[in-house]
Amino acid sequence: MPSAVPSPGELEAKLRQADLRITRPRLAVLGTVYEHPHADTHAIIDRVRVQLADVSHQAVYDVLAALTETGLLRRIQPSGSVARYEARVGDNHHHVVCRSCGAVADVDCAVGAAPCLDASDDHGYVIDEAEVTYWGTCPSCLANQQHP
Amino acid sequence: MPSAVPSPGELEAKLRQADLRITRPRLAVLGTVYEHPHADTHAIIDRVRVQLADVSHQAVYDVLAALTETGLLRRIQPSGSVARYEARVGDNHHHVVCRSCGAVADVDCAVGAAPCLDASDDHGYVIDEAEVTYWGTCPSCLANQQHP
DNA sequence: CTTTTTGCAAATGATTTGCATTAAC
DNA sequence: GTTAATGCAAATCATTTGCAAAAAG
Repeated sequence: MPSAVPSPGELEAKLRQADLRITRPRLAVLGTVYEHPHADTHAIIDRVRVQLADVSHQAVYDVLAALTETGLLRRIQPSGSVARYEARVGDNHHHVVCRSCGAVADVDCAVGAAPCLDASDDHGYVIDEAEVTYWGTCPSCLANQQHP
Repeated sequence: MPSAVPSPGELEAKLRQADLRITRPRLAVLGTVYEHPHADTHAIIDRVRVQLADVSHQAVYDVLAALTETGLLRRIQPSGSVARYEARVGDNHHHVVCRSCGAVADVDCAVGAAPCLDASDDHGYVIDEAEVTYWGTCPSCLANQQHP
């Protein structure tokens, strides 16, 4: 099952664990990303403003940067897309992206460590993460293509 | 070995095969990307202008779009980076990106088809490509970090 | 009170759009 | 000659920067 949306108290606890001050914009942004995984900045701003009408978009940008930096959020940016955020952190998972509409869904790793995700030639780089993006067409776009 | 830089005649042939008219800007852009794999748009514009002083940046954007659309170039965009282009197309390979300086290098697939690159749950998406981005630190940034 | 966070305004920078001109076929 | 490509100018849009006001601890 997808990670349940944390209660306000749990959101506070997460901020505290990350050594971040508790503010309404941060609680709203963090909660929003839990509720809407893979939302982009624009969507996050819109949704946050439903709860907190007068947050500036710069505040949301700042909050997203702070939450990402402390590991409370993860930022993804599929090629050609704007930045998107998700609250599922701390496990290794990947994404499938619709070429047509940009929809994103989570993809678990096949089995714990994935041997073929060791780079065949690391060119001397010290690699700390293998990120897999699966490209394709989502069910709803497939349906639309069949009824043009 | 890396793909050799094609001769002017070979570049023309590639454009012809893609049903694209032969123009100086296109030859210059295509040649430049062969010479400098993973260059970003800004770098490509600068280098093209060494050969062709008066190409507009919009022309380069148009050319890159046309070459990418016809499969002569591949566009990649690691998270947080601007668009980059490479002329190595038609085989499945991946990239390792330096978190520190953004340097990009090619990584071959471990062995032809990579079984663990089948998504564990495709969510109904029809997947046509698995793109792997390895994140790490490149040798030169590692050296700099040791002498701060 | 002290430091961090937010709000506001303006800047930056990549990319796109629309249209007239020019070059390829 | 027709069509496609380029050049030019201006617009768009995500994101960043700098500084003053407000809020958290």
